[in-house]
Amino acid sequence: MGTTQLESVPEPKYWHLKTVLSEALDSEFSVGEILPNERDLAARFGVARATLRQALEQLELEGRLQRRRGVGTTVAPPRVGVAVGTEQHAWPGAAGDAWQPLDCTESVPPSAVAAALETGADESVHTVRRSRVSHGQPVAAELLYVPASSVPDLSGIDAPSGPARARAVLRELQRLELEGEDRAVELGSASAGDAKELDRLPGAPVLVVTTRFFAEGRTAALSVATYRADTCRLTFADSGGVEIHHGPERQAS
Amino acid sequence: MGTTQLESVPEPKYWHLKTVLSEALDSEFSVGEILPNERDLAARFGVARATLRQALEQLELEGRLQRRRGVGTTVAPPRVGVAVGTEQHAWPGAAGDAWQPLDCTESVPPSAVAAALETGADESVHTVRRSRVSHGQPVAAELLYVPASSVPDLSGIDAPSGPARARAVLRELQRLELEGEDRAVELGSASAGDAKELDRLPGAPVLVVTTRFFAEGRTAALSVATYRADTCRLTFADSGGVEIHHGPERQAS
DNA sequence: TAGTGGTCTAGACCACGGT
DNA sequence: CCGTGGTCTAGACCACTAT
Repeated sequence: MGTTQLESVPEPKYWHLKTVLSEALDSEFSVGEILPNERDLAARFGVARATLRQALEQLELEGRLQRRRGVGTTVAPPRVGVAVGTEQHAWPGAAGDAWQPLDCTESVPPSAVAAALETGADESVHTVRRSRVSHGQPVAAELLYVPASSVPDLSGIDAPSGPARARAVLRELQRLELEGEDRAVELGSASAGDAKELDRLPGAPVLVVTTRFFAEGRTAALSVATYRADTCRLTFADSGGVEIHHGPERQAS
Repeated sequence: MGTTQLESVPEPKYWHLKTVLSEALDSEFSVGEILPNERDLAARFGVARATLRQALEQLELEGRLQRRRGVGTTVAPPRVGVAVGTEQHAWPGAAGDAWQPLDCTESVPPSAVAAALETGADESVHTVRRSRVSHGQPVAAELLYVPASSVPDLSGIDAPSGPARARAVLRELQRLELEGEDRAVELGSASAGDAKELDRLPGAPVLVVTTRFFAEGRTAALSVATYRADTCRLTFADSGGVEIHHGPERQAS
């Protein structure tokens, strides 16, 4: 027997609304165009503003919309492809990497970081802050933790902090022989600091990429990079050498 | 520089609430324990239920909580590490892969799929549905698109659909020589079908892993896998179960 | 049936960005 | 200053699960 469920279940309003809006975005709007404001849209669809917002939030999560307080809601461009996995393993800061060092401090890291680094709970660690920009927009913020023991020859460097010291730490790191990497991706929400750097509100969805770098039989560095989940598509092109011609997709360097 | 930012900016209530709850989860609750219901919690903190829910939603997004209608809110276990990238490339369905074939149909795919496959807009494609289970819980649902031209010798197979045909398609795929893969990860929201299979509500956040398989100089198959973003941490290395941090925030100082 | 989280409403005020 | 999206309230009803 067919067991044809008649589905007397009413679809939530915001879900239906999201579908309608999504189709409207495809057919009646172009990238960058601004939508009517939330109060007008809610009135037009005959729902409360909160319900309308629930639909907009979903569409923003899917990268279809971009909302900015004091400005309005605009149609978002397709997500930017951001290369995360490299063909051959390389240290952060190696030639051609997409990150710009911002700052560097030295301190005892949070316990979670110490655990991942497999260092002692009170071992000093350099923390390098870096930023990644693509198509003129900030797409990711990174904290790179380097145990002091990984870069022992840092005494000759004058700068106690700042970009100069960050570059020095990265340069010293290159001296080690990289034995392997270990990468994980998970969903998170932007901290206050990340949010500021990524030009989003705190709590905005981010893709957290955690990379451990191995050298001399231990974890020599730990990178925690947070990418804007609304605008980024992380690519891991570890293809066997064949470069495929891409369609209309956008790829970052 | 002291940079003592006085920041007279009032922190949103739900944000502060989230912090308080997060600390309480660390110190006063254990995994699997059920929290008081939303109405009681809201009353206890002196906020409206909607505000309390905003905090709970964030914590659920970060994998700290699990909420189930009709049941309650429980403390979630740490995210499961799910291996996605393998060192050596392999076809889906190869020995030891974590997926279980469920079904297979043949039809003309959605235009977006046809574009990614670089096939004609009306070329027939096998669609294999597969499911992935980890620690007894469904963690991912996959749609694997295989152009009919990639598996030409499927005439001898009787089963027109079902798991048997799915396995047959995968088996035929193995005959091709895999030349490379191309993988991307982005944030999405669960469709109605995915939600059912993942035991979540529609719209739940998912990590969408899109993989293109290359053979004979073209795209021989396309996999679109949606992972539960609340319970999964995608790992891209040989070690799938390594314990990394599960901390909510990072300290820059 | 009782209790849970999910949806929805109709307001209000606030923070921010441009004019 | 005005208009925007962001936060918050105090309700109401619905859908689901367990007992």
